[in-house]
Amino acid sequence: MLNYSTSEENYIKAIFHLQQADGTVTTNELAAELNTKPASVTDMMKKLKTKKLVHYEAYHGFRLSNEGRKLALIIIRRHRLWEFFLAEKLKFSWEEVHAVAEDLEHVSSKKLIDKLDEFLGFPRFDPHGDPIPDANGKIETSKQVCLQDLPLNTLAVVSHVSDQSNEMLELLGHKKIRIGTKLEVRKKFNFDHSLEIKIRQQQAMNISEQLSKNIFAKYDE
Amino acid sequence: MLNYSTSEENYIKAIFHLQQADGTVTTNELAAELNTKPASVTDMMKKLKTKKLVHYEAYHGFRLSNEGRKLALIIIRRHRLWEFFLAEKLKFSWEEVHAVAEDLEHVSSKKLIDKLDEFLGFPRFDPHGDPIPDANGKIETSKQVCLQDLPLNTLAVVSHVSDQSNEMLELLGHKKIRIGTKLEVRKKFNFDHSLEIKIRQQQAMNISEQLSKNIFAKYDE
DNA sequence: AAATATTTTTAGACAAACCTAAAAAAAATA
DNA sequence: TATTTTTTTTAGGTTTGTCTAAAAATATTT
Repeated sequence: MLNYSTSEENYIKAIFHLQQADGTVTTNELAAELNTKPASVTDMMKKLKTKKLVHYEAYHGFRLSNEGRKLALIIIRRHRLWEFFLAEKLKFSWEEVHAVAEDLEHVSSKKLIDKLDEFLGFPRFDPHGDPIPDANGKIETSKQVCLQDLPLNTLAVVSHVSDQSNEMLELLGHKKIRIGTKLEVRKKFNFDHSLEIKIRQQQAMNISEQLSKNIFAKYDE
Repeated sequence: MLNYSTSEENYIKAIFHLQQADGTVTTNELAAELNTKPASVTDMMKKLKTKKLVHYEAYHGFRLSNEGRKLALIIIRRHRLWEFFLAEKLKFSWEEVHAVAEDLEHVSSKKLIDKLDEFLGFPRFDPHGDPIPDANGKIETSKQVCLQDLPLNTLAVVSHVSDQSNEMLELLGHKKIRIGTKLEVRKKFNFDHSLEIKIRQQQAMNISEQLSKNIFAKYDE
């Protein structure tokens, strides 16, 4: 595995995230994502094409090659393992974790990451609930749905929280909801679309539609 | 505290190490240390001078300013804490630790380093026995001597091992000597300058002159 | 002290990653 | 479909950190 610059890695990662939604990614989209200018994106795409990390024809957008996707998963693995480390071992809060991991993810020693993984006990999700690719680049893709879309009375595990503002975290802390929390939706109220949910060992409680749409969970079908 | 590039940080660190020995550092010395060319060093010195990190007059060598020294200690702190982490938590061997720490040391979050320090239990020495500066940049400077120069029957703590080849590490492992090991020198043999040493809970043993000259320790006077 | 050798600096280039402004292509609209 | 708008690319420039080759300063030797 060759060595790539921080900048190249950031482009690869951004393309990976954008193409999850989009399929093919455009110059403007990527420029916006990376807080850079379209001209800079074009420059970089030419370079990444010669390195065979992306498929790219002028004016027709781009997507990752197999090589590119592999690299993206390596970077995402590093990022999420560091996030887990920061939160779990160093007691960083969810919001702080991301910025620091942005730097750490570019330290490229494979041995470092694999040993870190082992040290952490091979965690499968980062503190935000996103899945961590394993040493072979395999990543759990099981679909998660927001609480609104959970079937009633079905045990589910909180796997992701999309808004992570301080206000949100305050509310989540108060309600004792975090990644990994097991819960069931007991009732859906049509009046305001609020939900009655039940967490093991706790009283049932009501959560607003707004909150419920920002909490995602997984369940067995 | 401003933010410096990886390259600037490497120069600062190299100057710090060279001036320990030399007092003032020359262009060629620094170029050799950093595997770069003298012309590149001159360029960088001009820049570091405008940033007030070094004192420098053309043709007359350079040394760190107070600011520069502070920065050097921050970088050394990062480096040695990561080394400790890698060895202690991730079970890297002594030799592997340095190269990876070279990358990690440039991640500049102060909070990260201070929390790492806390997580590690505020270690005072890295795996090579070099002292770790504290959060204020204070670094232990107490003199260490090689085993040959230890007074007899005086408790001392192994603080540094100068040769770290595999052969040396194999021997040290066998003799159960590592950084932090408490020992006493019981007898010095004039015939071959070998030493009889005693480690707590172990039988006394004989170590060669060659080995003894590569092991350093500290003791209270 | 003069000549020679060494060290250091300057001058000018280059690659990486970015930028602005203008040109070209594609998409949207009349 | 022709025109206008938007998107993307090209052209040319900047900064950082490097380089080589030549010039200048300092050190060493005779």
